[in-house]
Amino acid sequence: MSLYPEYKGMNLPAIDQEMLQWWEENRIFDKSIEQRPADKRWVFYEGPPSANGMPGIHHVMARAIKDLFCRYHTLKGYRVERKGGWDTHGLPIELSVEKELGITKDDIGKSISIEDYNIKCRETVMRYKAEWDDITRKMGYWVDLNNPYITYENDYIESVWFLLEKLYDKGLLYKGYTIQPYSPAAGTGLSSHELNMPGAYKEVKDTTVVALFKVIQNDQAAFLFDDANEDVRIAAWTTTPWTLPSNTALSAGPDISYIKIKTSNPYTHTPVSVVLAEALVPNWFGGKNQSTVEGQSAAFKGSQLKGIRYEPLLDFGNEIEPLLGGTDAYLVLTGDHVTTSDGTGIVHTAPSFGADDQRVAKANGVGTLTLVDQTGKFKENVGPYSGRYVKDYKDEPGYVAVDIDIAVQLKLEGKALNVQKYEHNYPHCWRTDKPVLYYPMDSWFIKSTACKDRMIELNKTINWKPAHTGEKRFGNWLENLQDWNLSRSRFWGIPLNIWRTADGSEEKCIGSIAQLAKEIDAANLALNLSQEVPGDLHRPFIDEITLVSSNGQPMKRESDLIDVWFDSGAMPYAQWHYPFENEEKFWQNYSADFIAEGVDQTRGWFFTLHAIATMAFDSIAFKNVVSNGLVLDKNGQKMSKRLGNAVDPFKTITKYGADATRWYMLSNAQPWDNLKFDEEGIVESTRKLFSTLYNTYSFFALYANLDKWNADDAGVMPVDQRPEIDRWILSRLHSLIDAYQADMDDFDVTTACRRIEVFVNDHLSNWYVRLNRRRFWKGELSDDKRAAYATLHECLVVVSQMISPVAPFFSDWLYRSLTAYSGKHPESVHLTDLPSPSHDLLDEALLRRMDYAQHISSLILSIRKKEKLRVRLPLRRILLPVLDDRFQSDIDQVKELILSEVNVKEIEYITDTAGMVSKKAKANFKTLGKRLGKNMKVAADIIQALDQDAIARFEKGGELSITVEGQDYTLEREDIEVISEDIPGWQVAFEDGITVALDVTLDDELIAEGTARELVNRIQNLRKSSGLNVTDRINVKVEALEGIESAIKQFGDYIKTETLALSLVTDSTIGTKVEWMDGEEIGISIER
RNA sequence: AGUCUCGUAGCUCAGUUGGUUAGAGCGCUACACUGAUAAUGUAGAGGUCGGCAGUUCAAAUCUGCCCGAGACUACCA
Repeated sequence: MSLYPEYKGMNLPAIDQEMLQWWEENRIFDKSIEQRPADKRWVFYEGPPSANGMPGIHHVMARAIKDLFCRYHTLKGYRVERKGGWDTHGLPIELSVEKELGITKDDIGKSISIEDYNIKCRETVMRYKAEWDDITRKMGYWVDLNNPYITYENDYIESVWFLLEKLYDKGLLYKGYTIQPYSPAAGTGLSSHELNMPGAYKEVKDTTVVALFKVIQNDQAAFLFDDANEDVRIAAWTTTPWTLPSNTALSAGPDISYIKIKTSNPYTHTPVSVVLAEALVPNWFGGKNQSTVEGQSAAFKGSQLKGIRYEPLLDFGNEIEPLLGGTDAYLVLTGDHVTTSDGTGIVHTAPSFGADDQRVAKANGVGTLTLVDQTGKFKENVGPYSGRYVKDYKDEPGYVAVDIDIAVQLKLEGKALNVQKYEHNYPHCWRTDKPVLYYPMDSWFIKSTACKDRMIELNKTINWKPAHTGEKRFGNWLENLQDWNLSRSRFWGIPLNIWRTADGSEEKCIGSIAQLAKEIDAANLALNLSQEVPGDLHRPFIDEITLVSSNGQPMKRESDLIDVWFDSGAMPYAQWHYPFENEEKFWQNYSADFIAEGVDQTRGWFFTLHAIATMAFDSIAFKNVVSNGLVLDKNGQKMSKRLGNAVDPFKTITKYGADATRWYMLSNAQPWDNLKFDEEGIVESTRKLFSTLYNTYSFFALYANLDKWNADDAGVMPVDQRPEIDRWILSRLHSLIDAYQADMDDFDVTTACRRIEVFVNDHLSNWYVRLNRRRFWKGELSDDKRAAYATLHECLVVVSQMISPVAPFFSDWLYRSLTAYSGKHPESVHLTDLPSPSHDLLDEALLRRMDYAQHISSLILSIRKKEKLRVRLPLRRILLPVLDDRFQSDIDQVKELILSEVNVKEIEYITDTAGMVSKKAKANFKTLGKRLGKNMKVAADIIQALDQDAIARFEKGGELSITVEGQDYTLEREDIEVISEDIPGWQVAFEDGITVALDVTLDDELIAEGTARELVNRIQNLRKSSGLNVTDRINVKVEALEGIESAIKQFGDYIKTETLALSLVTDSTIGTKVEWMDGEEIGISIER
């Protein structure tokens, strides 16, 4: 039986299958947690996905990141539990249900009961759970899906209520109203999500008006008036004339320069003075059909306009509605939102219909007018406009635009400077296609602004990858924090746990089911009811609960649901049903050491976690966070079902295997950069890493099995006695472990992956294995051979450990192939401990020596190439100018490797290079630049021009004086780089300060040896193609072409040893014709 | 519109505190090597480092403006 299984070919998808089954049968995931100490935890939070959509390739990316850092920390000995979770509430689910049932929000509670509707939502939300479970398994994402948290469960909701009550008790919950996008046609508010749906913004042509607001003459406004009878008006532009009746203020930019223009009204032709921004005068005067400037005042700042009062533009005698108690109106305010990019530099302000408007109004004690109702038509007290729709919301036949009628009225009354059509982008309701109206809506808010400073402070203690997402994107977001609008007037979500009396005089926030039960009992008693705590805390059941106030009034629940983002931000607590259960478990798992999601979650989950942790616990919810970019298609386009460029993760994994897919995604680009997903890249990863490792393993297994070499055998010589090259690759390996851990500890997986690729390809495969092949297949199991086996075995095992976080399947397959025979190793790579780098093995000098060897070999090969001297043809000597003593002793230790690699007999050192080697001097800009400054350029030229003698003197003395622009400088050794450029009469190559020369003269012996090597190659090829075994002995006959006899005479024994030939004779009559040199053919026959 | 990220070879990406021949892999071409063979080596072709200006003796690197791609926020008279 073989110690190391041998395989016919690499099949990554098959390895996935095999390992998956084996993991499951042997509970490897469970063991990877149980076997780690319970008091050494590394805490991970799963950001819950929603199972109401199919998983995409970007989910594979995001989850690979989560998975790999968890696996890595397991390797480092931590206990990493991964509780899964499902996000189950939210608008997307409701919308998909509405669509499926063919209903709108209006129908809910009418044609379908809320109860039935929510049942449907509950079903829908887990629609693709099977697919999600499948991709989780197939991509190798280890997460506990047997005990997930589910946001719709009563326990979860109860914990959320607890948190909300906690905030309520701190005075952080309040009811207010804000301006929100609202669709009168659909009768519902719109979320920003809905506004961002494709096609929501449309180009529309609206009637715009520059309205003229008549200034009231008083002390403050005196500077605007030249005489008591002057008609001074402030010009303000609007694209929504229907909001003009609701105007209560004007806004100017405090630093904008304004001016008063004397002109006459273009419609009534009466003289008027118009105030507007100086920069915008040309937009409104002097053009075709425009008034002309008849005179103008000096310019003045917007701040001077502040407080100036004007007459209502369209007065229908309505009372000003208070905003935060403020009822002032009809005056000029200043605000930073005012620009001169269009309009007049003065903004018509209707606080009920614009978010900016409302903000400045509130800040200045100004009230509002809400003259439009929720159906989108004017209320009954708006004169001739009463009852008319402000936009054509009902597809009325013969609908007449109110905007036009208002414009006409203003024109007639001399209150308009300009009326025209204007094309601009305006949001529309995605469902009704009608323009959105910004409308004041009642909402519950979390006063997050109150905790803003603390959030900023705590954010500085969080390690963000990449840093700029935390400092800039998230940091700026916190700086500009607004209160968190918690309300959603929907049906499927966590109900707001606040009950109020009808007059709002008393309210209660319920923080637990027990408290609810107590309150219900009290209410039952006081109001003679027989209510019970509902079995399901969702609507509609919770809506039916009436509580009672201290003075016996009934209290109804505020009808809103809470923002689903609060659900997910509550997961650190709610996943354990804290504080009602699992108190200890919770504290063991708070805060998270690590979370990871897409960068789009910055304002989403990352924020809600942080906000709740700050506000409720004055702490952070996570210590390290990796935010990854998007996965785009290979052309950099966003993937979408519509464009048909979405990559199917199932197909991809089935075709290439999970590991190659994961490896590609993480090694190709930093996770936080967008990834242009190209299948070709997976193929490349397969070739570069997995095939190379597979080949290296196969090579090892082939010979180790023949020799029955067992890695558990303790008789292998200690590392410090092994050959130079063994110590070298182990030194490389251990410096790799060191660097790898530093990268991974810093959450930089891409750099770690690339390091491993370099090691596996360049160092292990292309250098170590290639140079050592003979040691593996030559002769019996010697000590040297055992050293080679042990060295390669260690490299492969440790590599399997290091790649295991990213490539969990292949790594375990490789690890088990290498270790499973003995039973003395952990059964899976995922149960091993990552070795610490052994500092005894780190040897800088050794690495440097081998770098020289590789470098010099490459230079020799390039000379051979240039001279058309094939490598099988041996050459006499290499000439090496010695830079210093260390260089010579370095080369001496790797001499044999170089000589055998390039097939040359000897290296000669030239120590006294003067006269032999021509040199060149180059300035060291780095050291000289600082000292010489402006003279640097001239000095560089002087140094460049130094002749051989000058360079020799400098090398001897170590100093050089030069004069530039009358300034003397003494240059030290470090200031000048001396390069050996040429050895006259020799074939030379140089690079990076190393120069080598090659003696290319040939003699009979060299030619004969070269011929012998060619012969060995042909015989071996023939052996192989004849299907002979590596160990078969043969008899060889060759055709006696020119040079063959001589080669056999001088090197016959060598040829026989190499080819395992018992006999070797010339015979020109028989044999297979094979290609020989220079287009000739040669007959060779071999027999067993 | 604002904030942030990105822009280097045909493609995917490196590029240290600014320092003088801007690199690697893939792909392409040619020639080699190979009892690891769907691998490997050497060489060649391929760059206005998105553009413009500035700071500096010196800019892919620092600053400003602009262009392009993307994300988020906002949508405003």
